Amino acid sequence: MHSPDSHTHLEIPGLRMTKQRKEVYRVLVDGPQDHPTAAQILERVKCNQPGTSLATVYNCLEVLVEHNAIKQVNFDRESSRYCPNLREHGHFHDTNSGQIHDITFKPGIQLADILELPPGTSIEEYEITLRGKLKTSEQSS
Amino acid sequence: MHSPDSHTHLEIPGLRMTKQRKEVYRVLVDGPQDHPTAAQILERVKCNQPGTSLATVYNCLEVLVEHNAIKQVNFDRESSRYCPNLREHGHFHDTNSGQIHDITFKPGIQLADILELPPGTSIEEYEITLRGKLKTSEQSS
DNA sequence: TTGCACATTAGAATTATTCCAAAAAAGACT
DNA sequence: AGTCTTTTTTGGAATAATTCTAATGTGCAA
Repeated sequence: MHSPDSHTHLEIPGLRMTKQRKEVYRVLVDGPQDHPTAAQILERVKCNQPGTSLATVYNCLEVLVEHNAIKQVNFDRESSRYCPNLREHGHFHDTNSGQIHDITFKPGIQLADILELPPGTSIEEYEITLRGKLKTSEQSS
Repeated sequence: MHSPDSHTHLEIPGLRMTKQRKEVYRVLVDGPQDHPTAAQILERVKCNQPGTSLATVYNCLEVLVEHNAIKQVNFDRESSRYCPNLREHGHFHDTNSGQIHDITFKPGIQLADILELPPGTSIEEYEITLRGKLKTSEQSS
């Protein structure tokens, strides 16, 4: 028995786990949580599955997203990034370091509570992305 | 005398208003508020300024965004859209009608109040986009 | 084992956008 | 107006990310 949101056994209900799919998923789940792009994922996948193609990485990412196993994250028109964090969250892009941080709502906050939504709205998905700078201790000039 | 946030005279401080820039801006400000793409803007601009090129529309949009006269809006990896609404707001994409609606925060809500931000974060910009369906009265099956 | 549906692949195609170099326009100053 | 300089515009080429295509591979099931 494991926690309900863990897929660390690398199985996804209803999806045939080929070696490529498994490896793409593995790279996201237990590789660095740095929101890699398809091209970066390909590099990582190649360590264990050399010969994998970029097209396959895109294919795998597509089915994984469709099966709600991972999320696709977009910053402006940059290359899409992918993340295995399935909890509701947004992203903060620190333009100092280039790093992307997951951002959660404060406890008890619901998106619908804070937005002026037209009556009869049903939200299927949302994306919250922030851009700014994280002030580090060594901020001098 | 007019309201402080109106630029309906089609002047933007610090920006030379060529006929193309003026027309691109005008199309956004007093054309339909449907968040058009660059290609759609070009079509509209051509009514008054035929011969305008897509490259110019992109150029104009770029300087307008830089001068904070309009905002660029991205939905996933779709073509960028542009909107003249400078108030803080997000966007709701109704997948029934294809329409995009501006969404504001409920009064008094600040983004920083509701998100668990790392200490020392300064937000420079953010984007909130929702996707879902707006239930209309003629929803049957 | 053979058949079949699904996956993967390399490379071509597509799409949105940016780049480029040349022509045109806008000021500024006589 | 006439000339000079700088900024804009333009069409087309270039780029980047992603998707498509057609051929090949793989693995389960009968």
